[in-house]
Amino acid sequence: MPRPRSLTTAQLAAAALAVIDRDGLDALTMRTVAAELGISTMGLYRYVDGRDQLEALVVELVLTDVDTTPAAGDTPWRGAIGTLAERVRVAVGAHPAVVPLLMTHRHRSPHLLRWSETVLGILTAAGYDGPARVTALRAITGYMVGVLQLQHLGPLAGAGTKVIAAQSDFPLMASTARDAAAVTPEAEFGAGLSALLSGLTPR
Amino acid sequence: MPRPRSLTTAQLAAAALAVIDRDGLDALTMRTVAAELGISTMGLYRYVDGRDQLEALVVELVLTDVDTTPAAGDTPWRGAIGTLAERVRVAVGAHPAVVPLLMTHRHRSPHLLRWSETVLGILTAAGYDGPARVTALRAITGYMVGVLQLQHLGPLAGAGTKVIAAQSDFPLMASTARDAAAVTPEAEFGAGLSALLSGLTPR
DNA sequence: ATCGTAGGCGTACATCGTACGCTTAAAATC
DNA sequence: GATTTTAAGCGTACGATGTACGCCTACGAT
Repeated sequence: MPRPRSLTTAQLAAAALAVIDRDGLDALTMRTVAAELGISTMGLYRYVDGRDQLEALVVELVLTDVDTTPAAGDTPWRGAIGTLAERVRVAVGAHPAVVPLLMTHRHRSPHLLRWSETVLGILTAAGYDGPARVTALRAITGYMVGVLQLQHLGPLAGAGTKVIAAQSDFPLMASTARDAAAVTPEAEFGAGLSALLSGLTPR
Repeated sequence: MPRPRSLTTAQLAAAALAVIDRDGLDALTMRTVAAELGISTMGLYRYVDGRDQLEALVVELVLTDVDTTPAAGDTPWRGAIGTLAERVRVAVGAHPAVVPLLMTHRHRSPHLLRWSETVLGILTAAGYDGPARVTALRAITGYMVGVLQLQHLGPLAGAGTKVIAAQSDFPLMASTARDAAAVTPEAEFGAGLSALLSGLTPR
């Protein structure tokens, strides 16, 4: 009966993500996104309740790129989880500026719930149960979001590392920082994750 | 020659932290902090360059409570690092609302640099060196900031967990969420950390 | 052709950070 | 003790932002 909507939520999310990718997270305002869509600022509110919901849409869009299909059943469980985690890293790495939003909206993302369910399936098959399963999943997601944020806010190859490398009051930090420039984000992410996973043991 | 300052930076940081502890991070504005100090809004700018610097002061104040003294030399290295990490958790847990600031200002905190130097000392004594030492330190700090944020934004005993426990489309998530309420933040933090540490091996 | 409903927009306001320029306290000098 | 000098402290004002509210209007159903 009424007038039909002229935009889909997918278009909203895409426009917001485009703004973020182009001009950074600070540029994400109701006004810029509305302009990106060619509608007025308040027109946006016919589609979302407010900025928070818009951010949630962006997060969900980014995570949509993550394949949550588990590896073949005979894959060692640590490897299977490692693959799932690496997929998240790649998807998020394609839109680095959204990292801060990930933390705030992570728990509202259906796709990430699906991802977690898959990880839990692997953990359960590996013999995990009860509180140990809780802490295992939490440790994995905690590690992931932590390292992703570290990489976004202070990449090992970035300026901050150079500053530390030049300090003489913290010799170990300085020497470590000099080694750091050569470590890629992928290697960094993977090294810590496999350490964590190999330290996790069912029961 | 000029008029002397009537406030110390310590007082500034304490006032800002008081606002955060009392009314949450959203309440941290230049105006509220100035009011807390009994000065005018713009008076604050005689002490800090802007909001960013004020936030950095708060972070530094919170981290000041962390003892960076390493345990006795004959302590196993994993235990020594575990103790250092736990001290951070306790200090941060005393002011949960500052957690988001930790991420953004972590790299500017001298006290945290000191803390990292101590951890690197332990890692080095354990036989770590080169890129492996880089990734080990990064994994530890990444895990810590990640889990601390998870605990702050979505505590296992919180409402979000209850919502997940009630969902039937993700049975493993639901069942895991039911187990989660019984896990304390300390146990959660410690379980993941000791898994990570025991998975880390020098060379 | 008409009508009801939701789409879309413009205005307006509260809140925030902060630039700018004034007044004034008080240490240093005489 | 009077004067000078320098930064302390403040008030006003402005741009940016999220969003409440009420208007007009497009368009499917009748």
